[in-house]
Amino acid sequence: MITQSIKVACSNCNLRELCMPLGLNEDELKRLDDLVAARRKISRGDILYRNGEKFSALYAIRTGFFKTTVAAEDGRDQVTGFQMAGEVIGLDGIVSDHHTCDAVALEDAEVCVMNFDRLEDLSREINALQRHVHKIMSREIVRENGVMLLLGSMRADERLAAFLLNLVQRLHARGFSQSELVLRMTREEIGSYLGLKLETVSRTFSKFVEEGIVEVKQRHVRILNAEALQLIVNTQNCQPI
Amino acid sequence: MITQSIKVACSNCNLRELCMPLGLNEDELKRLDDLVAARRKISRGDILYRNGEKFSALYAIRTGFFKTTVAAEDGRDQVTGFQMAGEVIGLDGIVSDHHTCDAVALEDAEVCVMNFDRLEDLSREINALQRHVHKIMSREIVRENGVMLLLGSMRADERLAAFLLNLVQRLHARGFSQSELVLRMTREEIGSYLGLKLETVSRTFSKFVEEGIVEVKQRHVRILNAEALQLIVNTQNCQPI
DNA sequence: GAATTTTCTTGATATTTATCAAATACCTCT
DNA sequence: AGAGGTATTTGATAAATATCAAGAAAATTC
Repeated sequence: MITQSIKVACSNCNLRELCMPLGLNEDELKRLDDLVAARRKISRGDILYRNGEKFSALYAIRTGFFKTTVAAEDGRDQVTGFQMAGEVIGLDGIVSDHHTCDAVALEDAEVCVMNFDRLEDLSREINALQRHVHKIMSREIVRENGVMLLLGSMRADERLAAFLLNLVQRLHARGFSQSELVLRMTREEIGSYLGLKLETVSRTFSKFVEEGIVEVKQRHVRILNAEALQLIVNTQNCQPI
Repeated sequence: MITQSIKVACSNCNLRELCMPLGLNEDELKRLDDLVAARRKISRGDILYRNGEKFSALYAIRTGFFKTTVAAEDGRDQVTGFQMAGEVIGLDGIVSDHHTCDAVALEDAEVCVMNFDRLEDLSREINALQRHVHKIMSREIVRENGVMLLLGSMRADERLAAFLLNLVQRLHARGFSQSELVLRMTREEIGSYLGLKLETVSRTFSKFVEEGIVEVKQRHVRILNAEALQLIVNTQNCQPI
């Protein structure tokens, strides 16, 4: 396991407002810096943690892009999420002390390692941190509820539209373009996340292009008509009057 | 809101081992009893909390059976889970201080109301409780990962088989039969949870009956061959050699 | 207990998505 | 730059599930 001593402390990390609570005093910030004792670099394609591995820490993504996957006993696997800078992964490991999914870097990445025992200690002492940890876990539950809605009741084009809107929205919150994005994952990985085959993902992209809703050059996507995407998500199921 | 003063304290509730941490001392148990200050009875069909409502408490189910549903903007809704005695619901509300799904009683039910602010206070003081809250949330995340796998990669018969096995397993953990169960939900609700239409659920039940795997009389289900169900879940995707 | 409503089953058909296959485009490595 | 491998697109066809429809069974209401 490659770790390295810290260069950028939480207290002056520009992602702090994404992964840490606001309104801490100087002393509390100092103790947060101590919590995040190590960084870890992950190369593209490498695994941050894997199913069955002992759980010891949560990871705040500093740079890079991850996917998490769960595996069925017969080998199938399902992408359960794509995570980007400022997001926290590893929560699946808390309940059984072992991870139940794999976290794979889709591009070279760096994470802050937060030892969970220490995080629990600290969050007993800093109310805002306790509340923050609870919110992060609740947010993940709510996110997954949304994915269940998508998988359980949406058609292919709705799923892809919702997926694209979600990605740009999150990228935009990080200072990137509202309309342009570079996909870090393959069509197959998108398909796995959306419960579709890669051919269906590809065809749906082509359909959107034909309709003038997006421009697609491989993994470069430009959203030409976000309203149209939103409409696809919202009104697919509405009966014409 | 109908609440009533408490009759059975946590400290001598037979569900304690399901919804509360083990190994507490007498003083800690006493404080838990104070946390669960109120009970609330919910009649069949009534809503415990609904989307948009202010979040203030988690609910431990004492008796009865619930479903949780999320709604899309266009009115579709998706069942995100079925919950039974000993399970804790309401976690979705933590992140935004408002609930993001509806919790509906599928049979007359009683819940223990745990004020969340007090739960946070208490879990700063009782390590085992803090750990327990974290595990409950992580367990829900892992459960939802499993549902995503089901919705994203399984076929109708695999989904229904997995659903039945999961239900009896949870019922068995509560002292009920391993092979017999009474469904508290309609075919449509099962279908919503499994991402299928009610007709498909019904046909799949009929298929299982033809194959001698289960007996079905309306909502009464007897599992005749649990191994066959497990095989359906595990090996559907395996290529014949 | 009869009437009404809801739930469930089953059949026929339509739609959506998967599967199989092949060609093309792209990326990485040397 | 070229080779090899991977990713993507597109077409043809198959399979799975949805939709529409009608009747039967069960539950609820009066």
